[in-house]
Amino acid sequence: MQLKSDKQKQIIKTAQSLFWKYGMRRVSIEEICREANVSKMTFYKFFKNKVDLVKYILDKIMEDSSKEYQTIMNQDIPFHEKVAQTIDLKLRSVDKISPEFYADIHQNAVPEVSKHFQNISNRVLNLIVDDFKNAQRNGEVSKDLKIEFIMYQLEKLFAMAGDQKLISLYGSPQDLIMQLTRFFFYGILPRDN
Amino acid sequence: MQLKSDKQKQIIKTAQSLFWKYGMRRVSIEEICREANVSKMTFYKFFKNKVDLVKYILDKIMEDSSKEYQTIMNQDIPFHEKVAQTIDLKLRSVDKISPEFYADIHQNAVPEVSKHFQNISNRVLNLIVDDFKNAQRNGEVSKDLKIEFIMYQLEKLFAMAGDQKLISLYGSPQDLIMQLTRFFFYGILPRDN
DNA sequence: ATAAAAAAATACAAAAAACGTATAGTAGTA
DNA sequence: TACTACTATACGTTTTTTGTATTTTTTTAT
Repeated sequence: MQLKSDKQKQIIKTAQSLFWKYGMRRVSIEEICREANVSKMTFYKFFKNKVDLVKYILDKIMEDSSKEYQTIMNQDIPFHEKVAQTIDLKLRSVDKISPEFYADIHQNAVPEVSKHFQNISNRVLNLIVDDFKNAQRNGEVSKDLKIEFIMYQLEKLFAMAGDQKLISLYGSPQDLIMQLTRFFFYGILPRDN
Repeated sequence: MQLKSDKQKQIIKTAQSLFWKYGMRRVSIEEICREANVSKMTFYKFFKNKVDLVKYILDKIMEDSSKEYQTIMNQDIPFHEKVAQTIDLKLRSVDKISPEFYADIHQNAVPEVSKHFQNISNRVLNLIVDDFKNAQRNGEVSKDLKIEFIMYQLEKLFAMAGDQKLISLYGSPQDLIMQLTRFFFYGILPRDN
């Protein structure tokens, strides 16, 4: 017996691809089972219901992202480099999620799910806040700025990094991210190095 | 009173965008009405049911495409130019349709719809067949080839024109279409002009 | 201003789909 | 052989969707 049975993995993989495309409302448990070649009983062996499955998937994604985030932060590179990599990570992880599923997660469409998502994303946010506080102590970030202000600006930056209009202005998303982080750290004034 | 009421147009537009994204199975009439800001009663004033609406939409698309096709064919340009433009038209019209909806239309998911679609697309096919027969008479296409063989090859060509692998080989879909029609008309041998 | 037409809102019975569980059975395995 | 993981089927329950009837509101034309 392995820790995660093959069947469970199949369910998760299939459900994820269906949720991503159509959102959770439009995907039934029976459909997931059919696509994953798994009987309904097996599904209920692993998950209480659809919400339970969604939570599990979100947890998994968050956990994976957290680990990647830690890896980025533990590198011996300048702080602004780390931030750039973090943005890139965030963009890739949210990639191709349908507007439908986004609404399910963030808005009140399925209260239990959006609440759960807020919980876990708050935990990740705290990690980030801590890192920025540290950076302030180390003099890598201006001590004048309130941490809440920085987080607010970071949120905006994430949004802009995904803006198609801006992306098309630069050759690649990566180029845009570099510009954005540069702007985030140094403003519009020319740098002295 | 106008020929097509605004409400009807709203329904069609909303339904089309929802069907394109999620397929017809996943979209309910009530949802269409909600999104289109139309009451359910108004929906049933215009359409018998969901299948009726889908048929209507497909008809409209086919009619529009037919007209565009006729416009292409009535131009005073070489026959191979017309074919290139036709392929481009076909690609653009099928653009962004979800795999789900594609299955609904072409496979037996909703028999009434797929049958209906075959009917109308056969009518369009006959237009094309006639044009090719004409082209054979005018000496624009080799008289040695059976018309069924040509249609078969044309079908294949349509498929290849949408193949991502091939598209990425050329800069743009248009470049690929030019190459394909060139191959379709002249084979791999160098042209004499 | 008012009558007629169009659309919305509400309510509802009937049908369909999805849910969750019970039970019996199969295939592989220690 | 007993055990485990899974499948298949069936079934009652709940939820969603459908299609219609009825009443109220809004729009439009006169």
